[in-house]
Amino acid sequence: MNDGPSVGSQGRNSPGSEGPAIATRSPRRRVDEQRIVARALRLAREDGLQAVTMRRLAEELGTAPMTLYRHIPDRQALLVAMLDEVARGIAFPPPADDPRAEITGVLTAIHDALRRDAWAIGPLVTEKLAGPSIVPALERTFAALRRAGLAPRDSRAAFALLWHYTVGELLDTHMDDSDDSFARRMVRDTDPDAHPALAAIVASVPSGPPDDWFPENLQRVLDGLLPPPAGRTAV
Amino acid sequence: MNDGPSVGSQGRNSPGSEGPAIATRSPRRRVDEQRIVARALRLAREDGLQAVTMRRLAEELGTAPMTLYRHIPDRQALLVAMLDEVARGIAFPPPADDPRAEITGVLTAIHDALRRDAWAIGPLVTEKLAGPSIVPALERTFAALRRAGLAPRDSRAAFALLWHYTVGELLDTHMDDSDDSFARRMVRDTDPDAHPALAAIVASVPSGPPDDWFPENLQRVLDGLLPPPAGRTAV
DNA sequence: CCCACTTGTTAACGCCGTACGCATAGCATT
DNA sequence: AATGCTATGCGTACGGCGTTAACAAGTGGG
Repeated sequence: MNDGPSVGSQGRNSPGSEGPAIATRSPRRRVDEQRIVARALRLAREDGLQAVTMRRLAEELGTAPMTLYRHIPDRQALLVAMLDEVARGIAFPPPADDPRAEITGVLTAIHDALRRDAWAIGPLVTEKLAGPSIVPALERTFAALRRAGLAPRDSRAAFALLWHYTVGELLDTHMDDSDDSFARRMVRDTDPDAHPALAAIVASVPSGPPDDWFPENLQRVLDGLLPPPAGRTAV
Repeated sequence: MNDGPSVGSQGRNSPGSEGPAIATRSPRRRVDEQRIVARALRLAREDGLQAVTMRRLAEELGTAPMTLYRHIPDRQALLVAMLDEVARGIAFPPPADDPRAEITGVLTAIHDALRRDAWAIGPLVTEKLAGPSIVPALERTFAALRRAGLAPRDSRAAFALLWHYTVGELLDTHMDDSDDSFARRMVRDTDPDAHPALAAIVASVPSGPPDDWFPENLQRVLDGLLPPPAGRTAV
């Protein structure tokens, strides 16, 4: 794919002077971490996370598998880099004064980003992988909680609740390509007679795509977390 | 287990003749599904889920790996069976009239069980594996929600919220052997100057084991979900 | 006794991540 | 220009995984 044209290397510094002349030894590098991560991201988005194997990725880049290890310690590190790339792509809204609006904005942005890159949900949660790019989001959320009047300890508890709900929702509803959540699956193959309440619920489920309850449920969480707002709070 | 006594045959499957005793042909069976699942459970509990490989499991049972496939379709089915065994072991409390108490009881029971078998959290959520043994829990929860006055649609939304929080908490806090949650990890390697709110939070974190916020946070969720209780509600 | 059928087992296939060591290319130095 | 250093590419191989296919050994029914 990128065989023919010579990759225009511009990072070269003038030879001779320049002192250490360390940075950006460009020439040989047919692959570097950036290209690897970018290609891995494409792979994950197109064919799912399980398609991101070292061998496949190398093939995609036109190199041998072991070449990747010159630029990346191991697969785990690659995942971290990919995750951080996703985090960097989160479109955070401008800061809001109202704590509820601020928290809603930040969490919704994260939620949207991970919905787009659903493959990232698993690694993020189950392996607790995360780069430094999400830290600002945490900062804003905690600041909003404090601003809302919560004590430090309560802020930590509140953040845990908010984060855990968000993550749980993402995992159950938007993981990979499966479109049905745990509840949907459970409910589907169930004897109606033995479980009337379930049956009623099932009957009330309309056909079509599953609803997106995240926005309203997030508000419910905030209802239980924040002191009642003085005025109305816009979504 | 069933080596010695010959058990009377009840089922059948042999074509042609009439009385081809099939079921519980005891003699040969050194392993059967029960023993496999039980042993797999032990393995998961002792050495973690990643120790549950077909080869290791077979060795543990004193047979060849492929022997397992005579009794189990594949590894996935084994996981389902294991998960259902965990679900069967949940110690549900007796039914309570008060919806809040009922829901708290059921979810706490599930939470406790999965805390005990932490290896089961991952498969349960990420693979959406679940046997039929949890259905009664769903029935009770939905019934309680309806009893609390929620419409069917709101009941589904509320259940989603409850389930997603519970699952998210389990995943982030109690997965495998790692003791620190996502937030703790994020917060640890962060520049205090750039993120004052985070730094303050960090400073407020006492040493020692992480707190267990599930009980109180579950109540916060219910605060946002259920109409305000008439009287006081016990924890 | 033989046969149909079930259960156990061996060998192998195609994956995976990655340790090891050699070949090479470009730069700095002489 | 020749040399040596180091960063980089990559062929080979190891141990592991889940699983297919073919074969062997039991076992009860006619």
